[in-house]
Amino acid sequence: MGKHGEDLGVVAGLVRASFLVNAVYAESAREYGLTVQQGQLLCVLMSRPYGMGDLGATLGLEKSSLTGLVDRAVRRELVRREPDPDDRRAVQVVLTEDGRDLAEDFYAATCRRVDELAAGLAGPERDRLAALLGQVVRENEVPTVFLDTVQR
Amino acid sequence: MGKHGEDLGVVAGLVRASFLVNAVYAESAREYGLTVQQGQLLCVLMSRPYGMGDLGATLGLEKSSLTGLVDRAVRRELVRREPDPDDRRAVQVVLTEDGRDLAEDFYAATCRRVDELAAGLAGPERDRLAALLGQVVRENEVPTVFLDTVQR
DNA sequence: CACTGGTAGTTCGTGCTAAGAACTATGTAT
DNA sequence: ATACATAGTTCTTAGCACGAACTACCAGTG
Repeated sequence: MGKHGEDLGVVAGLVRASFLVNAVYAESAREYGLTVQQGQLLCVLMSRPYGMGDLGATLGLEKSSLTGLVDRAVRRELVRREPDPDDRRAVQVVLTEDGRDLAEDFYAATCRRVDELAAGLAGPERDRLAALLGQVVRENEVPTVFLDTVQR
Repeated sequence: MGKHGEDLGVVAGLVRASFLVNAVYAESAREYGLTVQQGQLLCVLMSRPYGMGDLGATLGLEKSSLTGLVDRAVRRELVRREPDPDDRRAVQVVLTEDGRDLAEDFYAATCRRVDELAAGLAGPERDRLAALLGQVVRENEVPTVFLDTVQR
């Protein structure tokens, strides 16, 4: 690890940038009457339905934590629990219409805000940063908590 | 903002990298029997004592949220509330000996883990990433939630 | 078929986090 | 002395996160 002697900058940079992104995420969520966790849930579900197990793995949550999160999202009619046709124990968590709309608005707003964080970078620098972060992310297998593009 | 057309990568990169850092931070905290917020509190206090107001501003918390956080840290003897000599309403939150030790261990462990996230980058790439993140951070005035180096 | 062990989710209890509103006590300006 | 602002706390409400115990279902084995 520290063999290079100059790694301090990367670490602090990553931590602080992450703090920045968290703040932006929270602000976005608040704007749409969501908690950060609910926002994250919606973003994950934008790509496809998930079973509770996969959802927990993706979000990094224990299953017992997830039940409540999904419960509250169901109560707000953002999400539905559908029976899994192949396994009567299992459940598919799916966005409702309202949930999808809200997810897309939230997603867009968050993208805009995060984008603004990098507003000071010139085009090529942005690309360079994207490439470097991409590499870090790739090498550490992050679950798809946030789509790359709104692909539909 | 999106004028460049290729900004998608930066946004997703930042969000996912931040997810990664959060996970690492949480793991570190857990290792030391802390919550993420308590860890953050300790890290902030490593540099100097803070009044409740400044602390709230730095951590992005409402003062009412902070009271409880500090209370719990006090109960664990990680932190003390000292009277502010110049203002009898105010309080200085200071690390105890135990708190400083724990903060330093936690800080070191977190640095190590975050560093490992960037393990796949060659020296010059790390430097480049650090520089770019540094610029982003600088242009968005992040409070000092995480020291750059253990300066003592 | 009955049995065994594993898997999917929920429930429950505990502690932590976060916010707003109302409040106390102190400081500051006029 | 009055009036207003500031620093923190308290209280209430809602949500988050976990582990342990539990239910229901699945899969394989004898």
